Amino acid sequence: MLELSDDDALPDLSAEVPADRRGKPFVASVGKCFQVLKAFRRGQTELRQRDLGLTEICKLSGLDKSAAQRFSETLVTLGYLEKDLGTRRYRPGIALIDFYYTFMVSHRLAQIAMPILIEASKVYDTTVNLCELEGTDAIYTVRIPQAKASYGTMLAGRRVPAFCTAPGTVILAHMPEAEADAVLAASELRKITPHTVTDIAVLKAQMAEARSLGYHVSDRQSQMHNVSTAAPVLRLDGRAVAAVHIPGYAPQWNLESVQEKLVPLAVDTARRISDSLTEAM
Amino acid sequence: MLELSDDDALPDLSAEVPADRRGKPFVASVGKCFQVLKAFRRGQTELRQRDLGLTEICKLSGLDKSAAQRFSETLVTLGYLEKDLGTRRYRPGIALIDFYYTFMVSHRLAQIAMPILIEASKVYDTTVNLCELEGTDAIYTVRIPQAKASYGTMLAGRRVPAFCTAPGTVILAHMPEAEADAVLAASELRKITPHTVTDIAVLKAQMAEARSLGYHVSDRQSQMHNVSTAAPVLRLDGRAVAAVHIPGYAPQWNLESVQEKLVPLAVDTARRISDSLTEAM
DNA sequence: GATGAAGTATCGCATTGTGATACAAAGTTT
DNA sequence: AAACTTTGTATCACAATGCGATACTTCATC
Repeated sequence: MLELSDDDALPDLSAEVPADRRGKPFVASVGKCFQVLKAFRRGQTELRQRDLGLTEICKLSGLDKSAAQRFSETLVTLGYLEKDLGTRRYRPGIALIDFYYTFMVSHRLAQIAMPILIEASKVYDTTVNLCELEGTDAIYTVRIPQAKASYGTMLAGRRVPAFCTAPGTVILAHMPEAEADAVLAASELRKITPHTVTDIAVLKAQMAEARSLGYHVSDRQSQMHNVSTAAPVLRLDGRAVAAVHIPGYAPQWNLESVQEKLVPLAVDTARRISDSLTEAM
Repeated sequence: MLELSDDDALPDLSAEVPADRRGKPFVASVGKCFQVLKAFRRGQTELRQRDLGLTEICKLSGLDKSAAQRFSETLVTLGYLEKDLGTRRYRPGIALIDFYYTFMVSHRLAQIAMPILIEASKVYDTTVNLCELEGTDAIYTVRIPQAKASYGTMLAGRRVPAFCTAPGTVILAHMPEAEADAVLAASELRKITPHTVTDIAVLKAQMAEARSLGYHVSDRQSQMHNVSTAAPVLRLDGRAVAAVHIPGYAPQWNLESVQEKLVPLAVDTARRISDSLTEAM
């Protein structure tokens, strides 16, 4: 089993003082219960395990054993975790899906975008995604999957760093510059592939280019063997609220064919969503 | 604005004593925070509103004003609710999507089923769904959408009553009879359309038929103008872990064409998933 | 600008969550 | 199979934390 070193074991629940939220009422127990739920996401990426034992939850959540037990059992009772009585391990519960539904039902952008994205996915039989910015991440909110794609590529809710992905770049580019700078400043600019650009000046130049072109192509920035493109979904005031993202996987796609075919498709799809969005107002 | 009458205003957080969970540690504050999140789902179905004011949250969650405020603000700080500073109303936050991802990434059944469902959806260009049972509901966990379908039809996480839907019937049919009876007993057997069967004897006869046929066709039980079919995904021991569900909307589909085309597709798709599932063990 | 409803802030009280400790049950090593 | 380590469960006295009545502020509506 993969061992978790002690230093990165403690999640950085430090700092994290959202500043404008000071003085607002806050129930600490609620925060802790979400630390437990988040532990499972960390467990998946760091330990590659779907289920966690109590002590693993301790390490990944930063809670002590008593607290981890209390909150884990509470979440089991509520249905948001399931417990294997044989192994005594916990795993995410199906009731977690409810919150996805709750969010998506009320999400007008997704509602408008969905049929347009489905149509777009049929043009070249590709995956087509809608991405939105949260903090320093781009989150996939709508994904139209393709049979050949990998499972992870099909799931909504995936987060990727904004600074080194096509959708992130294009959203940041169509944003007040000060805000974009703040996001970059808050980002952990680490090399994810050998090709990842981490130089702020270069990143800002890319953003300027994306702003003038109206799209961006990312060449192996966050995944090897992946050239992908994105175009911004714009409000009337020109601000990006999301991005249409189309990945082109090798060997089927390369830089040239993405430029020639996927870029126009992404741009057109994003524009159609932008239009429907402003009409619906 | 729709008025909420006082009697159904109070959610039935009564009863709800999961029996086998007595004595387990339970943090009440955590339960309350989820009451707030659930309020938004109720708000969507009962008030048809995406965002809620504080007093609406009170009524829908059963909490008093102070508690509602405390938990709502806590959830805003954590990113699971967003607050419109203009209207002072709350709405579901994008961070809620994280939990969908957390659940789905670790969900082997969905991983196996996804490519098979995508293929199936192409045969007749129909929506194809994977459904799982939770309590008395069938929850859609994977949905392969079609452009013509309505938005609500495309979202994972939707719940429908098990007793009056094809996927529910077919899952209950392939289950130890005592458990199925318990689910029926716990179900609120109300007429959703004029055609909904609410007689337990008839429901049990339908289940017996579904068990012998290996599929079920639901004729306008939960929606008018909708004939849909479902087939069970089975474990080696014969127990259903899910159902493949294919809706056939009028006027394109009717009882005959569903029987002739969609039933074999659903049965075959479910069998392929069952096979992959047992192989993967 | 008066009225009422909805949202925000305050604060003393005791309920509720806390976490150290002890106990039990699995899993490992000798 | 005994001794040991590790992980999970139960207990409980204390006080910190969440509670909710109250009062205040802001926003709609007439």
